[in-house]
Amino acid sequence: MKKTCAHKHAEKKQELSSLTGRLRREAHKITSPRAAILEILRHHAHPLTNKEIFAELPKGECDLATIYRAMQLMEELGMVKRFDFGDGSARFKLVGEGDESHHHHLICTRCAEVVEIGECFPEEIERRIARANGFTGVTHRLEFFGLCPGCQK
Amino acid sequence: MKKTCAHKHAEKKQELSSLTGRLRREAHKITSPRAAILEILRHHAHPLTNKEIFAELPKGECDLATIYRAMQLMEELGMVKRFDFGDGSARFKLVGEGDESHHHHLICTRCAEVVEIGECFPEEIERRIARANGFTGVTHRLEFFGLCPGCQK
DNA sequence: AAATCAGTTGCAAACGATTTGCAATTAAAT
DNA sequence: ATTTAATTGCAAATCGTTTGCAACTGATTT
Ligand SMILES: [Mn+2]
Ligand SMILES: [Mn+2]
Ligand SMILES: [Zn+2]
Ligand SMILES: [Zn+2]
Repeated sequence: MKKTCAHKHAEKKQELSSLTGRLRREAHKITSPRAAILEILRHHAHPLTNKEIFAELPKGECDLATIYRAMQLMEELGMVKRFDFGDGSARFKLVGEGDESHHHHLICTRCAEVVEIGECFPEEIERRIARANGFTGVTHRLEFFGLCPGCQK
Repeated sequence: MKKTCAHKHAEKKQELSSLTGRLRREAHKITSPRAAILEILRHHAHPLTNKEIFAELPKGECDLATIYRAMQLMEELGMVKRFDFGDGSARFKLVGEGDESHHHHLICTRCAEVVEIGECFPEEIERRIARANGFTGVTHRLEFFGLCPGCQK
């Protein structure tokens, strides 16, 4: 595992108030565990596993199950995006209010370093595939895997 | 779930002898469970879960754990390809001897119908991403999701 | 501020996919 | 037929994730 974050992100941390506001708006409570989780997510640029979030939390601050429930809720509210890197555990990242930013990742198969990939293949390809097969609402999941510079030995 | 197979594949079932040969070649035994598993894979065009394979097997023919072990072994030998559709269980499909056939799938999020997608985005994109980040041996995972014609109601 | 009530939490048990330890079994070579 | 390493069935163990439930707490109403 790398110590440094090779992730270059626009450093626009969302206002905590904007986040809590979204919860409140939907008749949900701003509890201590949720506030703590949001604080952690706000400070991390790339997707975290629930276990990672748990590890960053002060010891007795919040139960693991609560984190699972929080991420589930916030995913439904569109506050976080779920990632599946195929390693068995889901990862989550905060999503800005209007911030759609469709993007993908390049993941090192040895150290799990994650690099943000802004680029995507031409939309035309997806449209053609959808039409050719009569599917609607077609989306895609795309991740790249390889050996990062540090792991090539 | 659909009854009919919407999958159009080249119907070139591999010779059983070619498959068993590959096992033997690596100092592995052709056991009754393995033969039965291969028979099933040979007759299915798209990826099956271990549980699905198990279900098609005559009752006491083979243990589930044995199927897991067989798929693991055959994946290492390059005889099957593993798919991750993101629904929690791995799927496997036979791979021909020389048959590399890189391709993707379009999966219905309601009925799980799977359509083979031969096309892929321009290799140039992947090369550029690899180079730009200093990664080597870069591959990708790409699946499409949407509503199939039958599920659009 | 005290009462109220729906939404939350901690904890432990439940889950589903996958893996593993181990003694009994079996394919393949001698 | 004998020998031996590979393989299997079965049960228990893992691991990420979910859930039931009684105790708790944030937000709202008196
Ligand atoms: Mn990222
Ligand atoms: Mn297929
Ligand atoms: Zn994309
Ligand atoms: Zn591709």
